[in-house]
Amino acid sequence: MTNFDNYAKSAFTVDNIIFGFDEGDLKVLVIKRGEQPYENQWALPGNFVYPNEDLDTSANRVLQELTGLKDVYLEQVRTFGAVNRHPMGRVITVAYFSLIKIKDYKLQGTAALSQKTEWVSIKEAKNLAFDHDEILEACFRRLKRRVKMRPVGFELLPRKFTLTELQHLYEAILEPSKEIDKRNFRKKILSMKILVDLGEAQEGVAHRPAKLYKFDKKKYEKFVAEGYIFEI
Amino acid sequence: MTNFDNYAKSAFTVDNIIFGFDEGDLKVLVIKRGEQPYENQWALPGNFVYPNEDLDTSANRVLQELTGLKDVYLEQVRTFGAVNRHPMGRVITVAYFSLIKIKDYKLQGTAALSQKTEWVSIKEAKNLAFDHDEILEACFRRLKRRVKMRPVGFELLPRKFTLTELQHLYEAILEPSKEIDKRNFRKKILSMKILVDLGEAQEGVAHRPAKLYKFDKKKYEKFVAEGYIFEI
DNA sequence: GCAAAAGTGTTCTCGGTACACCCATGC
DNA sequence: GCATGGGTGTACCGAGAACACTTTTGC
Repeated sequence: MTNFDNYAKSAFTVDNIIFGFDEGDLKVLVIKRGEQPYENQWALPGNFVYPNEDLDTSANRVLQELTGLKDVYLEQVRTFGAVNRHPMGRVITVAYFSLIKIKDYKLQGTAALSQKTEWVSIKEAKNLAFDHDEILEACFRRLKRRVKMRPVGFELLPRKFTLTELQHLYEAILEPSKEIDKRNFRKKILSMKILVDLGEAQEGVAHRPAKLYKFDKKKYEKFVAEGYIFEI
Repeated sequence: MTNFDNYAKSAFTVDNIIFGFDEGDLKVLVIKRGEQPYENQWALPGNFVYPNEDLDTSANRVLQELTGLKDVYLEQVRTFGAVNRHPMGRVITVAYFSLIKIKDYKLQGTAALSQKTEWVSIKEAKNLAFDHDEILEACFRRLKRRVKMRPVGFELLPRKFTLTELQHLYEAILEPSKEIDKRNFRKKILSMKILVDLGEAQEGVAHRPAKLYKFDKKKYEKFVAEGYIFEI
């Protein structure tokens, strides 16, 4: 966002709210702004859309410049266009969110190297620059809904995961307070037949080791084609 | 959209997909374009967003210029920004949909007087200008989902309506094929306690006259505050 | 009296929820 | 052997789905 004046008086950006899951907590990636406006405040990652760039492409670019990752889950949420949302001119922004496996994340993109980035718990992400509090809230609400209707939670977990990890993920996203019943959760998720028991187990834990599973996307897509509707 | 060149090379518009319900059929308002590009083709109503105008305000303006109506249900759906979606330059568009009581609609707005407008059945709205087929489909999908989760169907009906009319509305939106069971539908909708029996009946029909109901928004909002979740 | 839509209850099935104890491992 | 989380089954309840006949009106 350096040469603001190069852009037309009306400009558009994408903001890409990047979610990760770690230590039982849903996190979001924020950047410390290095320039005006809102210098030194935390903000959501985003940038101007190039003239010859599709919106989705642009959102993917934000992600890749920050994390080096591509081919990740990405979804458009809503466009924010209040007249005065940007102090330097009329800038509307198309908000996206991404779900990444936080362990895959490396501070390696061009943007990440030159800016201070941080994962913060969704509960602590407040007082962001611009209207980013509002944008984050909209994205988080969307994620809550999405996770109930589509098997996207797996995007946030390592390829191999335990049922308890999966349950904690749902608890962190859906109801940061209320717990899910373990037996009912397992019964339900296993009855869907979209998880594969890898025949492996956790190692080095000071308790009975949990079985490892992976999400079987092919099988899920086959079920969908047959009319199956995921719901949790 | 006359002085295209007055707008920056990157510009944004809103398109407002206006739904109405008549004769048991879900309809959408289309406009015959009077200029290039896509001259003489049918398109969805929309216009450029003024520099000092919020997106929602702009969408409301589209609606009002066409129909004279304001304070109607309006919801942002998604933003379409493929590089080449507009043949004359980079134009991204924020899609909204509105739900109106079609009987209230009068061809009176400034725009309506100068353009040919028409209600077409959702089933017949095809081959529209630009990427409007795709936009319409996205809005229709959103409406299907919304109508199941929120009591917005009433926005499409007259203030007083019969249960059969309401049922036909849901049938038209949800499954243009499959019928809903009359008894189950009535049981469900009445059990919600958000309809008021007006103590009036249809007149002049050649069969047993149906009771008239109205939607009790206050009551619905009270239930929501108590944790009630509408679902159909 | 006939055509046309309004109105009305019961049964069955299935999925959601509540709930408590034994198991495998590291230390 | 003890602390820690993993793993399992059953009983109950309520909502959704299937289903057919009587009522009221205009003509």
